Amino acid sequence: MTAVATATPASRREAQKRDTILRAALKVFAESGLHGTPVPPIAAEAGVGVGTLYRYFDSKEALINAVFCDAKQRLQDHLLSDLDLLNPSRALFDTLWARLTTFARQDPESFQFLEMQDHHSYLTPHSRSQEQALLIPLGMMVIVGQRNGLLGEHLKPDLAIALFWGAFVGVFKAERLNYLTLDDDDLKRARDACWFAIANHNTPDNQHRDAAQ
Amino acid sequence: MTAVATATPASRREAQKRDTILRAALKVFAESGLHGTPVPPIAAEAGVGVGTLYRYFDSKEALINAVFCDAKQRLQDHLLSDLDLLNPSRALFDTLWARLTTFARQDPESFQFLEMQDHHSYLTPHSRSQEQALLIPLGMMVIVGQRNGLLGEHLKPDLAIALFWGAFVGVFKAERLNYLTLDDDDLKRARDACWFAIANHNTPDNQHRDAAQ
DNA sequence: ATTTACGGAATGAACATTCATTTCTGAATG
DNA sequence: CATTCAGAAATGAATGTTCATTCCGTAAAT
Repeated sequence: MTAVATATPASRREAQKRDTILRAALKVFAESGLHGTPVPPIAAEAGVGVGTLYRYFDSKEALINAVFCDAKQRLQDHLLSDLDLLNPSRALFDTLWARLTTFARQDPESFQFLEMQDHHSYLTPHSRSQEQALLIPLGMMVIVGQRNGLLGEHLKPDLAIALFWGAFVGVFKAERLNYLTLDDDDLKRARDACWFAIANHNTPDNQHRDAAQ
Repeated sequence: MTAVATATPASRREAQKRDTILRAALKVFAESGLHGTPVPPIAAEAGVGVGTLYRYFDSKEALINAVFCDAKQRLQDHLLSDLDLLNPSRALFDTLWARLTTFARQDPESFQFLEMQDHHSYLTPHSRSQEQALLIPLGMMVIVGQRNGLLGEHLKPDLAIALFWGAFVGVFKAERLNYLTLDDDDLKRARDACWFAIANHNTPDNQHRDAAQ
């Protein structure tokens, strides 16, 4: 027993515990909000004492920022890794949608946490800048897509992203609040509807839409 | 001065003060969140003592519920009054969009408040049921529109609404957070994009048949 | 044996709510 | 009309509670 414990180096064990706390905090925050949840329940969820939690994070605010950056990073990695955003296509759009979907399904707490409004008052400038790391590549993708004639040029890129992102969030929020249930077909249809919203409709020759479904 | 005060009957003055508090609470909540704001700042914003506030509302929770119901009601009235949702058309869609826009512009605090996530833990069942009063008529509109051939039948009504609502909220949220600025043209383009998302694309002839009301 | 990590009771600040007191109101009265 | 005055309304300091954070005795690690 002790052998196992001693086998893993101290730094590794520390990092692990830090992660446990981060996960627990994410879970509890997603459930009960930010201002709403006291620190002790977070410690309890993580299986550590309150004092221990404060060994790993300076304050509740620091913890919130860490959870935010962690979740944002996970979303970013999950969404963008190994993807060439500068070659937009319908297939790339579908891939992005599919990745968003798996993220929302596999890690609903992170997804919900990132959509909460009330962390903005807590976030440090550094945490806020994380936001851009996701938005800028997407923006570039839209710009290239519009140059290509793949996407409609009527919407400014930021607006297209806001529209698409909002629609996606709206659909999953509705599911979370039990306003509807989503099967795989619904998700595909929603995806296609979003595509219709931002795609180019003017020049049909550009659009060999493989409506394979 | 005193003449004016005495001119209004007591009941009227009470209702007015209740309203003042409600407005102040909405403003402060929209700014600083729900758990985040103490009661005294709300009273200060309303220009009354804390004790007075508690004469009009049993508790902070009751106040939150009242603000929610009030804002929801205002949205509902603004959106649906004098509208025949059972005769869907592109024009009706545009009207709804325009009304949503004026609401978000004229009463941004209400709009923001209603989109906050964290009131759900506070809401009484009665407050929650208010939600339905808006969703059900919209759902019926979509159903009729799909029967007409005006709207695509691929999306289940609840999903179409969630998609549209989410997109709208996403656009205005992005504006509020300074991710973009919206002029009138942008709003029209966003409206048209949303229409594309939910409209019927398959059988153009159907669109004329019943739409020619 | 010494250092480092842990836990949870203890601490003080911030909060929602109350209540004893003051202020206002308007019908009754002279 | 001006004055009175009982009841209603308003107030904000006082209260008890909840919370974030600290601190110290104990346990684990080195």
